[in-house]
Order: sequence, then structure tokens, then C-alpha cells
Amino acid sequence: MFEDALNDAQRRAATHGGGPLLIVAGAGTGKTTTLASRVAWLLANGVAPERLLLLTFSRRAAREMTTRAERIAGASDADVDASRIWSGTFHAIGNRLLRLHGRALGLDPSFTVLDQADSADVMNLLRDELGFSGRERRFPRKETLAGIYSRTVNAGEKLGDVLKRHYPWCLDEADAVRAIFAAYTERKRSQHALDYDDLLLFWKALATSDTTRSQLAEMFDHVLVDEYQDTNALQADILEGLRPEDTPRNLTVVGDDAQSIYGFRAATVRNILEFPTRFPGAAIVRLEQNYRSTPPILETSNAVIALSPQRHEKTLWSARRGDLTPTLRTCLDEAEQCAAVCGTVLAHREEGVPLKEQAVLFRAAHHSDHLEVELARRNIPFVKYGGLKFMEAAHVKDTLALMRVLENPHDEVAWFRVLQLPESMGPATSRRLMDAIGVRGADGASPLTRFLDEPHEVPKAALEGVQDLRSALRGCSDETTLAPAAQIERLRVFLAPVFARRYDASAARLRDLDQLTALAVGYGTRGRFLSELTLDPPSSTGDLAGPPHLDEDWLVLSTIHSAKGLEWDVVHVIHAADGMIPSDMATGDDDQIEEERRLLYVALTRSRDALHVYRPMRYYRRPKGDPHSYSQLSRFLEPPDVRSTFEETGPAVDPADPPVVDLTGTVDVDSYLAGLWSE
DNA sequence: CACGCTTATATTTTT
DNA sequence: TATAAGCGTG
Repeated sequence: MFEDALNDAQRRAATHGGGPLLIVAGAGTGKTTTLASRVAWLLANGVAPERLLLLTFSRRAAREMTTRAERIAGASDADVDASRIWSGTFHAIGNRLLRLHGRALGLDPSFTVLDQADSADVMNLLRDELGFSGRERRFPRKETLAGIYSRTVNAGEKLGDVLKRHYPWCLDEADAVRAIFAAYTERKRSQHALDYDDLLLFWKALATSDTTRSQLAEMFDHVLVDEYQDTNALQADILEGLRPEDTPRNLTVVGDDAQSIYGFRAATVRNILEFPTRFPGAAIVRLEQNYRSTPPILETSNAVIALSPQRHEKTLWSARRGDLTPTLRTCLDEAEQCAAVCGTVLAHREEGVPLKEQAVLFRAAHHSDHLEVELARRNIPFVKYGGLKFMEAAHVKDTLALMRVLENPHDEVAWFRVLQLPESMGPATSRRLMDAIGVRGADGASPLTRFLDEPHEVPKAALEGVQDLRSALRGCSDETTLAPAAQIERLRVFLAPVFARRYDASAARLRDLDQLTALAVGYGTRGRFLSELTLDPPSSTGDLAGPPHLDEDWLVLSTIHSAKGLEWDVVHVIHAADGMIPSDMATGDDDQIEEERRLLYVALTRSRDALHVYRPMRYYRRPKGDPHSYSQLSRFLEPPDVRSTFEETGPAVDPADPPVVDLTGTVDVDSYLAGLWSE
């Protein structure tokens, strides 16, 4: 039986009968195994897969969990189909449920899902309309507006407080921001669009409204939630609403308060702390044996988290063998850090650790910029997770906007973009045309039909281009059964000349359409493709490269956030300097700083056998004007109790040496960079 | 009114 | 490095 492979605590968790269950699982304590075993155990005990709801933090985690559950269950029972489990992120599941049952709340089932960039675009439209653009004072950029909005809604805080705490430089515009937000909500509704937060808000409405709640509660026998420390109050409400009060709440949550790193998204550890009160009768299981890391690595990680003033009532211990002391390497500057990482990576590979079992972790996506250049120069293959800009590229947005207009003819942002594709069509003409076809009108005729079938005034110069746009859209709207990938192929004919006219490197951009087509393969409907793409965009350069060859090996680069839940034999943490970890942007108050500490803890605990931490002493191009500045070691590593767990190495060169060598080094990097842009 | 050119200016993490 | 705002031209 598969239970035999588990330790006592894990087995208790996996075979817990009914009722609420809280699993407090420290880093590396076999959380995934336990949860997957629980799923397998439930299936083996007769729970139908389609009556299981498994909420994970990312699509990747969902996939891994179901695969493992299937493998575990398959070993004891040949006849399970884990793919029928409802699994995915809160947002993805919300999306699915709302397409099925949203009508009860007055939602059009073909609603558009707005990602953060889309909602920024809506803000932008409103800012223009309400006349806040181009005044003497500088107005917050659209991304900032979207950021403020998301933070306010997620945290359920007053706008004024959010501004004061996180956006003090926008305080002067508080009234304008308020006006834009009010209009934003209204506009989303008339556009049949939901943003990320709406997916949760409407799901909660579905789970709590009198007319729909019982129907929803009927759907699932067991609900399991991974990474519970990173859920917010809204998500906790949803879980509570998912089960009627009078039946046992078969709810399992797994989390670790020491790894909570999504406070900026209003995640709250209170969800874990208050779980037993909110769900009375909850059983609690603690997993404290670490199977991942060697004792020295655990010693360092424990030392870092031990200094957190918040209580984390667990002491992880490891029975693993291995005695490599973590290294802390002080580098002269970033260039030397790059060299050191490359050297250490290759040294480990020489010893038999493939690149794929190694990862470089950092606080912010751009922290790996220099390293990426150096890796490319040395022909070391790598894949980067987090901070991918594929979906942000103008030409990708153009293509998706075309599909969005077809899918939801009330999508104002998409129309605004689409109508400006033909030559001589600018913002003013587009807006007039949108009014003419009634994009914002709630009445019968579809704006798409009106655009395709009715003649409309456009400037002479634009006539031909608009006609081309019409036929392109018609080509995809006539045949309702045309697969999304095939639709992109057709739109490509229209887009090729558009790209050639508007963008440079249009050949490369057209090639991106192939990537997009590849992503679309396998999706039956356009609507499904569009919403899944916004909810689960390609998160790594590898996602786009297609199926890699089996013999290929690559190093993983990842933000610490994206590394959550993953593990590698060798982990390299770079930029361990104050101002990087903790980020300069997150030192406002103690809560933020503590979250940064946990972030470092998460990074350190990703490692199985070897851990290397790097810190450049000197940063060039730091604040404006100053040629360079000196860094301090991260305040989380500075205390003697932490520092003593490392083996320290100094810079290879005496820092007192004149930096002539380094200056030529940066010149080389920059010219190399320049060579990358010019085709 | 569209478009191409110039210049100022950015604060991090993700669904 | 990308993008937004400003300005001149057609």
C-alpha cells in the first residue's frame, strides 16, 4: 500500500477521514507527496475524481499534483482517471465555474478575462475620458493605477490608506484616482469583462447567494488547498461558502506560515492561524521532518527564519546525510558575481550534477540580466522563469485583440487596439467608429456584425486597410468551428503587412505568431484559449521553445516567487545585498521587511545538497549621477548566528585596486548587449 | 487627425 | 529599455 512510504504524520494527513484538516508543512517535509497521497487515498476510497476540487497556486503545481496522485493511485488501483479532478488555481477554477453558472449572476458566459495590462488599458481610456491626462501635474501611469486598484481591492483596504502606505507620491491625485476606479467598475460590466479580482468576487457571490449556493455545494465532496499561507481573505470566504454549514466540511488545507510571500497580494497568514476557529473540529497535523535538505543547509535556513520576530512554531530536522557547508561569496561587483556563478555551476556539472538540477534564484526578474548575457556568451543553456514579456509585446497583443473582438464584441480595449491597426486609423477615428457600431451599447445588434455589415465613415486613406480588417475578421467569424490555431493562421495573412509597416524586426514578430499558434493547438474553442492564456500565460522561455529534446540540459533561472514549491540539488542565490533582498521598495514597514526575510528563507530552502550565496560589493549605475556605490550584506545574513553557518570567500581581487579592469568589463558587456538588439 | 520624431522618466514580486 | 507625452508636418 502506498501509505507505507509515508511517515506517521504524513500518513495521518493522507488518510484523514472527513471534516476539516489543517496540515502545517515546513519546507521540504514532503508536502506534495502527502497531498498527492491524500488525493490518491480519497480516490481509492471511492470518491469520484470529478467530485474532488484541488486548488493550487499555479498551473504547474496542479499538473504535478494530479500526475503524482495518478501514479500513486494507479499503483494500487488501475482504474482511476485523475484528469477528471477539478484542479487549478483559484482564478482558473473561478473562471470555469463562472462560465458554467455565471448566468445566475447576470454574467455573459463569453466574458473576457482582463489581465493586469488590460485593466491598465481600461484605466487609461478612462483617464482620457475623464480629462485627467495632460494636466500640469504628472498623473500616475496606467500601470500604477492598476497596481493601486488591485492592492486596494485585494486587501479590502481604504484607498487613502493604500496610497499613504504604498503610493505616497500619488496622494495628491487621490480624488482623481477615486473617480477613475468608480468608472472602471462600471465600464468592466458594460464590456462583459472580469478582471482577476472579479473572478474571485463573483465566485464568492456564487458560493454565498441564496439561489446558487446549494447547487455549487453539491458539486464537490472534498476540497483540497495547497499553499494556504498565500491565500487571502476572499479566498477563505469562498472556501467557507463552498460547503453548507450543516454538512461536514471536507476541507484540507496545506501551508507554512514561514513561507508566506504574497502579502503584496493581500495574502494573510491569518487564514492559517484562524483555520481551527473558522472550521470547528479541525484536525491539525504538523510535518516537521525535512527530506529535502542536508543538515548544514537546514541550519542556515533555520538561522535566518529564527530571527523573525513572528512566531513560526516548528523546528525542521533532517535525517539526510551530506555535509557541504553553504558558501557565502563576496564578489567585487556584478561582473565577478556572474563569473563566479558560471564557474560554480560548471564545477558542479563536472562533479555530475546536471544543469537541470541547479537553479539561480533572485529577488526581481531583471536581477539576472547580466548573468543571462554571460551565460549566453559561455554557451551555457538556460531557461528563465518569471518576468517573461511575451504577452506584453505589442504584436502579440494585436493578435489577441483580434480574437477577443471576435469572442466578445463588447470588449472596448480590444476594439480600440484592433481599429488602429489599419493605416491612417488613429485614436480619434477609432473612438468615433466604436461609438458608431455601439461597442458600449447594451442593445441587441452585435457591434461585430454592425462593423462587418454596415458601411461606416472612415478617412479615405484608411478605407482599404479597414476593408482588409473586415475580411480578416469575417474569415474567422463565419466558420464557428474553426480551431483557434487555424484562426491565428488566417489572421496572420492580415497581420503580416501590418507588422511590416508598424514594427521593425517584423520577421521575428511573425515568428512569435508561430509560438502563439503552438500554444493554441489543443484548445477546442477560441474562448477557452483566450481565457486560459490570460490565466496561465507562458511563464518561462522554455514554455515557448516547444518540446525540448530529451538529451538537452539547461540551467534554471527564476525569481524566488516563481521558485516556490520547487527544489534543486544545487541552488545559487545572487544579489544577497541590502537593497536587493530586502528590496529597497519593500522596506517601508516591519511587515514588508519580514516578508522579505521569508522570501530569502524560501530561496535557501529550495536546495537539496549545495547552497551558494553571492553578494556583489559594488554596484555601478546605481542612483542617478553616482557612478557606483558600495553594498551592504543583506541584513538577514549579517547577524553572527547566521553568518557563522556559512563558509565565506572574499573577492578574488583586492577591492582597493583601481577598478580599471572592471570598467573595461562593463564596456564589453554593454557592447555585447547592443549587439543583441541590432539584428 | 495621423504619424514620426524627440525627450523625460521609470521604483518588485503574480493570478 | 520601453513607453508616454510633446511638437511639428502633411
